[in-house]
Amino acid sequence: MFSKACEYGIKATIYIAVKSMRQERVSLKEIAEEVDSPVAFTAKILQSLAKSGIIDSHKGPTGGFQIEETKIDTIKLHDIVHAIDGDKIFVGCGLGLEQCDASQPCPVHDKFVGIRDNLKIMLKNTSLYELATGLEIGLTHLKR
Amino acid sequence: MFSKACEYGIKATIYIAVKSMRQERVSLKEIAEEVDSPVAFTAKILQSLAKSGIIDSHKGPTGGFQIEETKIDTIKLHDIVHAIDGDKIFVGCGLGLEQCDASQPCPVHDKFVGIRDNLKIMLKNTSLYELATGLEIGLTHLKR
DNA sequence: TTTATTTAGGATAAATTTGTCCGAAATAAG
DNA sequence: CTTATTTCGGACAAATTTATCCTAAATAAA
Ligand code: FES
Ligand code: FES
Repeated sequence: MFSKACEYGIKATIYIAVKSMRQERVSLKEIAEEVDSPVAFTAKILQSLAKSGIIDSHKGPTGGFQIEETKIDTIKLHDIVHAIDGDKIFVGCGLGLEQCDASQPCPVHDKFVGIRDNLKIMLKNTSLYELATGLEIGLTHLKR
Repeated sequence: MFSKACEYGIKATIYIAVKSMRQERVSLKEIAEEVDSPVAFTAKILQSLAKSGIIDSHKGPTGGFQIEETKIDTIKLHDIVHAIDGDKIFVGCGLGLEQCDASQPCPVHDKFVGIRDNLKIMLKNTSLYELATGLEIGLTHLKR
């Protein structure tokens, strides 16, 4: 469904959000630990999320990653997925035709579009805030 | 969403079904052509679909692939996807936790499970027959 | 200013998926 | 029986994704 990079990216962002809600910055090392992801690979992903403007990064001692608190509520899961995996999952054909086009549909088009759109709606409606809150109150988990 | 192998496999199976409904066997070469897929790679996929019992293969001149006509209606999209991509897409965690477990859910579990289940239901309800019919009457297409 | 710490970024490597090649095996037809 | 055709199956290669390593740049604190 999502790429490994995207899975790590989502988990990392949620973890950063939890910390940011407590005005805490968090280091790459800690993130990778808490999210159960390879450190160097996670670094790349966070780097790209920073470039996308979803998270902020700071170098040096006391450095690390954080998210502007006012943004935590407006950032949606969709934004993270789109930043990392692009829009193929949102607009791509289920059978890999170059372009999904209702006027020249593939055999699964009608059935697939509904699922795809549901996914998109879900991702657009899910805020980082609710995901972070669920984690903070111990309702959800980032690793097993 | 689906692997490339699965995309090719679905398209190939639909094409074979259309031909089988006319009591025609079809060669690998023709399939790859009509489905717009790499020949040798398609051969591997068809081979595995044959082992899974979804399609039948015959060697030699006049050989090729076909599907038992009585099965075309009972084979569901789910069977093809499961045969090629396994069940990760049906039971796997959206964030890649080793196991999706409602009693120890990841942050997206509640929202993800709904989408995942919808996909599963859709695939279980979609028969090869209807996909093949749509293609035969020119309503849908396998390449662009 | 020096040092320690942390992210940035480029090069590289490993793993997986996708794709190719070729000889073997089966089989239909002359 | 011989030949031509077609799938089978194993080895191999290319491309992509995932993951690592190392140096540079920034920066906070002594
Ligand atoms: S054309 Fe295939 S999903 Fe729309
Ligand atoms: S635990 Fe992640 S989707 Fe169920």
